[in-house]
Amino acid sequence: MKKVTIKDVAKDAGVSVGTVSKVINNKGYVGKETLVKVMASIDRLGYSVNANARSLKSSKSNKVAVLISDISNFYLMSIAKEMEKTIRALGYHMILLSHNDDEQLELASLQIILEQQVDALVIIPTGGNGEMIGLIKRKGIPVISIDRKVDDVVTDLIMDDHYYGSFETIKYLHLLGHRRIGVIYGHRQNSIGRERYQGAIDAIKQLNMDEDSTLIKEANFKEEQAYRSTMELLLSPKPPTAIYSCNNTMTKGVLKAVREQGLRVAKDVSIIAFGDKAQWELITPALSLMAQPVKRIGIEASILLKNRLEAHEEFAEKQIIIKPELVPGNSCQTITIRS
Amino acid sequence: MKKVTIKDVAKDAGVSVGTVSKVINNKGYVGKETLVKVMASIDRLGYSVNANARSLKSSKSNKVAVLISDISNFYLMSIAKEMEKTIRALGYHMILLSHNDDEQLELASLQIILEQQVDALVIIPTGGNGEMIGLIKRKGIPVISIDRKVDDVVTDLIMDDHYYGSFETIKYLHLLGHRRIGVIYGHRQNSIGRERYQGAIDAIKQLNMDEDSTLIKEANFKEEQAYRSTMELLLSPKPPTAIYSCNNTMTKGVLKAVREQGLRVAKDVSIIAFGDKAQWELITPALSLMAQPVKRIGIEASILLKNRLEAHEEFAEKQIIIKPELVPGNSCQTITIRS
DNA sequence: CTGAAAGCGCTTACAG
DNA sequence: CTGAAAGCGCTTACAG
Repeated sequence: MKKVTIKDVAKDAGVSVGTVSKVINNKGYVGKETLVKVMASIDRLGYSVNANARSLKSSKSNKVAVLISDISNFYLMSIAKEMEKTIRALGYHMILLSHNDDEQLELASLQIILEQQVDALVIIPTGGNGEMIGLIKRKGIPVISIDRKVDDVVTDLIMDDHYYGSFETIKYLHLLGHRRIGVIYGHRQNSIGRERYQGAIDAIKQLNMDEDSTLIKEANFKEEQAYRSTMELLLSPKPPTAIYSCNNTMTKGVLKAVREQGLRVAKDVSIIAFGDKAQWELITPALSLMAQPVKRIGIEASILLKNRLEAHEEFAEKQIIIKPELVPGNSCQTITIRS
Repeated sequence: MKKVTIKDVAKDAGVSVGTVSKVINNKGYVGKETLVKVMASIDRLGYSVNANARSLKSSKSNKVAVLISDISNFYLMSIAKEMEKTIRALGYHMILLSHNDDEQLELASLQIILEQQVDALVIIPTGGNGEMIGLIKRKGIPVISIDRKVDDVVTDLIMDDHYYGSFETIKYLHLLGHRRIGVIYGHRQNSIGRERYQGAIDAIKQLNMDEDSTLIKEANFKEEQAYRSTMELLLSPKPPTAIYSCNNTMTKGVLKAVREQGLRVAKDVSIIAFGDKAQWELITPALSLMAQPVKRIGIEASILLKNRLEAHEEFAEKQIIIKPELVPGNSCQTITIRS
């Protein structure tokens, strides 16, 4: 089937190209009769507008790029789903890319995004590539960052209060009587990792608990590493009475290790995690969570995106920090303190 | 920051536009010195090619559209992740859209896809919109369908053998001694729904089991409806000894209902599901599954996509049907048959 | 090895 | 209400 262009439609309908343009864009004056004729030709020929040509001319692409770390991450995709709804409702569509927390991949993706002339970028950044992201901003493309800060550049930002969440989680375990707490954290290379780590550490110090450094394990946000770290904790001579996992992916590894050791969650070891409620809904016993406000984040990001896309003038970057909420399940036990 | 085009680079480097084009595309003869000059200008000005203009000229967009039913569905996103890897490796990038199993939405998405001049379409179709999908094919865009057939049009197709999977699942329950089996199926509006339904029904008939129509419940592939249907089954005067759930989303509803009734999976009622292993990994007791071959599907789809994208001539549509495998967990109990 | 020129498919003032 | 024409930013033969 030969490619059919606006010219073909014009010829078929016996009008000019400009007139066809007016009908497909539904703007400018077009006579009723002409309209009908053109519509008929469009149908008959199976014409659809070439978005590339249109974008080139109008320098508006109607595309929003969403760049996230992992496409198969349930939490991130819940947010992406919210975004897609908004993006569509605003008359745009979504380009989805992922970077797997690899800065090189992120850079390559950002390059593509630049080339695609997108109208906005929503990103779960690695934290790096500040220069490139700065360039994108200077080109007039709004950048909305979710969950993490980009180093060395200010962007719109929506995230939960990682430090607060971690701090409160430890406080909660302390309240239940725990004094030896294992912490499985990601790393300290980006804001989310640093803040969740620091919140936990500060709470442990402030509450005068065992500052046993062997209880604090880095697991790079990976399930496999969290599994190994948890194993180490469980098999150590003086294991913790509770384990705090700083992220969803790592929590899988933690739970696997506990099960594999034949331990009962809560009874033998308390487990609490920073995470997404929906994702852990069917786990038994119900997981105690510092619950990420997925819905709120999605909504706030959508509002911000809408404002950016529709704003006639620029406005200062917004930083929206949302406090997560502790949702107790049945995975943490009260410990009687021997004095 | 003013938009910088190839012209600006040309002027800055003191060469022609054509020469700049050669260096950014890395083709044709360019003198060493010129090359260096141009590169420097590109860097200095922060130039990046306008993909819209490029596509317009070359009528190749380097875009692959992936249209799925639900962005936050873990199973689908696992496949999408595989696809993204391939797409990137082939030098393309991915546009992701979703249709929520709504034919109107699917049609709108297909329209966008057509306008975007994508080089290929990977789709989890609703089953409808055969006409539009036919049009897309006639425009020379390869269409690769996953998991479901498109009605009234032949496309490349990769799916598991839904009928076989359902049939074998019932056979397995029969083998364990179950004679009253509840079936929660999606609907019969598309191929996946019909085939999974029919496989179960045929097995029940063939094995001479209770053909009690009140045991067979339609739940529209929705968690909420599966929950209600399961409740009905559990509360009926003569409840089934086992329930077969035809899909991941519905399985959530089934499990919730069982728990809410205070019943123990396996001991009180056996549960088996058509589904994705990774998704149910942490559920206790381990769910018995007719396991979807996610990996295989992803790989086969990737290979097919690669062939379509790189083929110099057309070839006949491929239909790849993969047999799912029964993976017993601990969610089904052996029943002693009273005779 | 380099440049000038045509043209991809559209939109947008502008003239009528 | 309609059409002719310029031009968006590129690539691609072609000539030199």
